[in-house]
Amino acid sequence: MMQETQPITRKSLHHELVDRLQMLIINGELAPGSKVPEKLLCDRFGVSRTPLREALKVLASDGLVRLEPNRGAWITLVTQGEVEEVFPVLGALEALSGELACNHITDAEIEEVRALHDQMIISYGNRDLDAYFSINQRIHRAILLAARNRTLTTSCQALSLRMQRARYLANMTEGRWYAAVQEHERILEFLVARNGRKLASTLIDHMDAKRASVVTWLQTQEATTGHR
Amino acid sequence: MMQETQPITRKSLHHELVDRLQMLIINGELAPGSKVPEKLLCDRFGVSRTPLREALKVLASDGLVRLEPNRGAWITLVTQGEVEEVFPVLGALEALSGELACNHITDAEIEEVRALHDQMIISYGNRDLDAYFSINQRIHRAILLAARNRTLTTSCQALSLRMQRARYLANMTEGRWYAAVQEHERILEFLVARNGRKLASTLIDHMDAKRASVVTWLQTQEATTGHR
DNA sequence: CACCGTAATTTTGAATTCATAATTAAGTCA
DNA sequence: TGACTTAATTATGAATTCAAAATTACGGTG
Repeated sequence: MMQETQPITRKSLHHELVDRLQMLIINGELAPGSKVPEKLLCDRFGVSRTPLREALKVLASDGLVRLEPNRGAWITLVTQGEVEEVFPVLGALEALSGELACNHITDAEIEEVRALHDQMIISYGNRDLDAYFSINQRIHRAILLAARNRTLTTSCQALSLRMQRARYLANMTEGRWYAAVQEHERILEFLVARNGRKLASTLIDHMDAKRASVVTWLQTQEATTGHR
Repeated sequence: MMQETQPITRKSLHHELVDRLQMLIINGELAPGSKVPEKLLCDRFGVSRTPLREALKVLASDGLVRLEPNRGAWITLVTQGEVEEVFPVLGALEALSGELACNHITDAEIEEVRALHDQMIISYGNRDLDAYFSINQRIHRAILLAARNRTLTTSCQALSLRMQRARYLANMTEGRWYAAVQEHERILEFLVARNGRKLASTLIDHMDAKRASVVTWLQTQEATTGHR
């Protein structure tokens, strides 16, 4: 019998590069404020400058990179001003995703979210921050997908990326972490009840608390590093 | 005395092209569903394919263009599915812009909006659809700017562009037009009162009515053109 | 004439090249 | 030594080139 065929449409080079560069930016390998080492990346990925530069243009329009005319591309900084801007927008979008999810989510999907939630609680119990973050994101993503709105998914993820950059941004004090877990209990509760209105408002509060936490941390950083 | 200097940072070629192409797409010169005539555009703008293709990548990430591997770029169609997706997102973002605008808008800015509103009413009286549309957009934009959130502005405008494409999309029946004007009366009223909550909910309703109107029109079109 | 397969042409994606701007290095002079 | 020029080097932006894929044109066959 015939073997499973390869996916028919191989991603174009520039598209692949957008994904790879996003990852490098998020995990901090390309540090905020640093210059994008064009030549180095070309060598690393074995491509010419053309597709790499195409990718950089796209990343710039997503706000992950800043293009300075004749001076190259720079990884954008996560500033307090940006955080204050992005989180409210993200909150509005997640709120919508919650409302829509309540309309469309299947019982099976709810069970998936519940399973993730339980796992996350375990990670919290173990104080395993990496696992907690990872599962946390999967929960938000599951709700987003249940909203059945690809445009919403795309918009949310673009903004999330900007905030994810530098995971260390989260100022996970013991108190904030506990509160976040409590918020997630409510999120699950309203999702199960398919109470869109309350889920939406909980998600907004959740985002706002996260914003406050990140801002606090940024201010601490600023003070520590001497307002660099 | 020295003359007024030129702006120091001339926009890069690709950035300029993004703007130009957006305009061509919105005003329908590049028709939905049609292939992007790469060579033609290069000649027209007097640039090589490199910056043009960079611009196309950016437009693709904004959803105005679809890149088919080895088959070139195509202007995306405005489908019913897309309309049903984009308007709710736009609604959520405009609602947020309304809320934030109520917190930040100055009296002078409110007067500007009121002036625009009055002009728009006159255009409505004259049944001047072009003027009406143009002023309408300026009102929404003024509120957006008053929100003092550049990220929100950018996100909103990107999605707006996708819906503006083909202005004929608006199914401006006499009844819908009247209703839209009524909605705008409320928008102005709540903005003046700086009642963020009510302004937000009015803006959502406004968007939803527009969505319904556009969908109706698309369905009519579909029936007329034989489900093409 | 319709259908299929093959060759010529065009288009696309990506590497390379090239002119120009920016940066670094070297040299000059107080 | 240190500020200031100027030359060498490097990096950037954009045009050009080139290989591969897709499309079109052509010709044979039933």
